[in-house]
Amino acid sequence: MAVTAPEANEETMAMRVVAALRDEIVTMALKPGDVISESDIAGRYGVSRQPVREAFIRLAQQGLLLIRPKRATVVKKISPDGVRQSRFIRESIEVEIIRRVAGQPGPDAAGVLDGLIADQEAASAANDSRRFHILDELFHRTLARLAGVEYAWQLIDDHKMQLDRVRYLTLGVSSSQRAIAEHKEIAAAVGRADPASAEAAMRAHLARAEVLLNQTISDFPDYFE
Amino acid sequence: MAVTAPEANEETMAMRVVAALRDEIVTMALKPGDVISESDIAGRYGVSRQPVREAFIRLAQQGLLLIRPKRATVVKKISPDGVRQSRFIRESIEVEIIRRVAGQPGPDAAGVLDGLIADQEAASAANDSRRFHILDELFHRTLARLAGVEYAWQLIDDHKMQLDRVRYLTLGVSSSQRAIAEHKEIAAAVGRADPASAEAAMRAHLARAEVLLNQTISDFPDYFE
DNA sequence: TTCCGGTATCTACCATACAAGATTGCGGAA
DNA sequence: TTCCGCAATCTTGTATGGTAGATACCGGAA
Repeated sequence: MAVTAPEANEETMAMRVVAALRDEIVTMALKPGDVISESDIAGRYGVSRQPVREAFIRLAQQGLLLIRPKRATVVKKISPDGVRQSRFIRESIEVEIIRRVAGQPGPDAAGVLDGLIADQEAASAANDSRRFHILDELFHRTLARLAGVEYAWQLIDDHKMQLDRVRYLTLGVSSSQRAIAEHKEIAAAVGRADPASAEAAMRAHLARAEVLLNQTISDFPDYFE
Repeated sequence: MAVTAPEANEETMAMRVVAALRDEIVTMALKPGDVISESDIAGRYGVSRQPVREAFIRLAQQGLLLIRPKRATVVKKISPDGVRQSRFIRESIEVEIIRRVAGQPGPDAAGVLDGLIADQEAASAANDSRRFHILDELFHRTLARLAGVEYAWQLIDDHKMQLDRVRYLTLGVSSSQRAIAEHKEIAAAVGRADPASAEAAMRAHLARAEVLLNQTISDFPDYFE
């Protein structure tokens, strides 16, 4: 259960190291294949080896690090098959979510989604790609909340970290217009209480990640297994 | 990203402690709400506090323990809503899997499934409930393998730990005949290459867990949040 | 009896030291 | 030059001591 469970608070040193390292990894400051060591990171953050070691354990369980006992610890390379199956998991869950939402839409469901899309259009117009990315996540997360399974989104989020690394490599706006159009189509199907159309639109929306992945693999082969 | 990723090997003491504690928890030897401590477990297994501490971290990330800093560590109580959402996740993925398998069944798919069901009937006849449970898992795992997403099953498996605790409380054979009949229905739909029927049969099969959960909550309220 | 405060004792957290396996590189022999 | 073996030096794993915070208990005052 809960992979990224309750480590949101950064009370302890170990938690802080986890947050810092995870950020470095998903932003590609630490690249797949990079070798790191407990002493190295400990010195870098001015703490003992102990909290760093615990951070390594957490990140290894999240699939970002690979601890090779008595040898070294490396930033895990991205597994194409793992990403593919993560996408399968995400599509399975999000399709079920959108069916629920479109099947029994709450009174304000369509309104909330339209509001988010408007924000995305604003972010896109301002060329604020970071905000756009956050709003994109929020759109999907909101769908999970509307379906009453927000916890399921946390699961997707954990698995999305791998693909986020890929996304960071291709930080071009990557046709945000198209994503917005697809979001509109999904929201419209929800407004019409049309589960079948909503499912089709969601599948088409998620299918784009496949193209992104394949292109990135050929662009950065060293970062993949 | 594998939550229960590569800790199958029990090379280190920490790994052994993880395996031992997890077994104690899912078999209800350690009950939800039980308070444990690093020193306690360390003394019990004859190791230092350090490996135990790391085991706690791993089990906490798997949702089996709750570490309360500077206070204590307790065996996490079962969250009914968490179990419900885990079931949602499982159903989403397994439905997608069965659609794939029934939509494009491999040449020997139906034969493999029939073989497993035959084994289950033998186990049921021998009243070997443990073996029956293992074969039940294998049936679902095999479907994932046939769909080419065996990794997705690992995810379900991680989330299933919570429900396994519940299941252990109700260790009656719990109508294995009925489960076998449902498996047969699923396998038959795969044999006919009939995705719609297969999906319906799978949903009905998984829906039984909901009844089991509600009954167990009323029988053992102390073990739930 | 009830309530409040101080203290003993518990907890997880962190730092440090040591142990043991794995790697690297250097030097000598063929 | 090439190859083999040993040793220095990495790495993670484990043990232990000390620290800060939270809890529980116990005694005294109202």
